[in-house]
Amino acid sequence: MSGKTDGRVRRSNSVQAAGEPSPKDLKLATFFPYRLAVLSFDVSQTISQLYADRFNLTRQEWRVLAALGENKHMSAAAIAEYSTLEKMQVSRAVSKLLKAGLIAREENIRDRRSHSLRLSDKGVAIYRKIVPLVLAREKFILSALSERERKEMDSIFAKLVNKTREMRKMG
Amino acid sequence: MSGKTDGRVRRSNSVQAAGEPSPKDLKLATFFPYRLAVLSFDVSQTISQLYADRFNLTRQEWRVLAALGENKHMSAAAIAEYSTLEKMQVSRAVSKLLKAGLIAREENIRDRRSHSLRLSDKGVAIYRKIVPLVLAREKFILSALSERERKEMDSIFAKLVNKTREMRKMG
DNA sequence: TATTGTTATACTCTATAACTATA
DNA sequence: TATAGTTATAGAGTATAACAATA
Repeated sequence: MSGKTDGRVRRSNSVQAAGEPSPKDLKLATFFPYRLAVLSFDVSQTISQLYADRFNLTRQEWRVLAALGENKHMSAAAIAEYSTLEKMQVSRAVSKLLKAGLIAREENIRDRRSHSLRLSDKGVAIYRKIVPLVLAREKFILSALSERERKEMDSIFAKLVNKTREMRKMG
Repeated sequence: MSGKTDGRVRRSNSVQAAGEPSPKDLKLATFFPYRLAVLSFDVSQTISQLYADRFNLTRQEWRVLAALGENKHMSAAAIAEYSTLEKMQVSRAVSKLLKAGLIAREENIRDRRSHSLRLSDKGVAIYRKIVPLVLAREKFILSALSERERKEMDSIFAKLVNKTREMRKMG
């Protein structure tokens, strides 16, 4: 299928009515937030296939696993912060992972509202199966870039993250 | 895919049990798909505020508006392709936008299964209010980068999009 | 009173597929 | 038979807030 519209002659690339001035162009195809969303969606799909299809995990559950794989012992709040998830998302992911036996929890003696969470042996086993798979895909995708470009991208990402955070603070 | 990412030699600060080898490190904070997802989410939030809060539009509805703002007349299928939405998403967005009076449709004489869609005057008015707002935010975020970095990023994005598409074709 | 984490609710989004009306 | 678009349905994800236990 081609990207054409309904077969009429294309007059201009933006809205115009009765000689009024048109707004500054917005082209979806070059609009940064759109391009970023599409790329991110495609990359996420490619990665989530690996843990969703084979291990029946959601993205949230995978993030919890990944956080605990890295840090061994964490409270729910620590996981939330570390993985950019809301506390309810963590709470639900944790309860499903507990049921599935992929994680375990122990009382936190110092604060009994909170629990220390960790991967179970089964969780560790699954974590170890998934990690090489997702790293291989990451590697494949990044193989599109040279070493120099990769460094450039890291630096660009950091700048964009900061600027976006700045914007969100401003409201 | 090359499954050679085993990393048996590496010992690290992540999961270790009973002297077994740990997998090659996965750090969420430096994992490309994760960083991309977080950045994309933050940027999307910043943009969607503008059309969600003030104009009560969903992301899908906004994309349909944007597509029609650019191309004036399109069929539902053309919008779907142009805006990376599924046909059902377009169908639902279109029916809400029709009800809200932001778009209009005409019969397509050559194929009566399909309709030609366009912005209504009201739709044009809203589109023209939104466009400067989102462009201003895009500009603000991109102001984090120099002209050189912006070009670099365009080129990096294109490469990543292609590579990801290649990967998805492979399954 | 404030905090950690859970639960309730209602809502939106998504994915699959069946369906209709044309072609 | 195939295509454009709609509708049905169920499941997943999200947002807000109320809540219990503990501090």
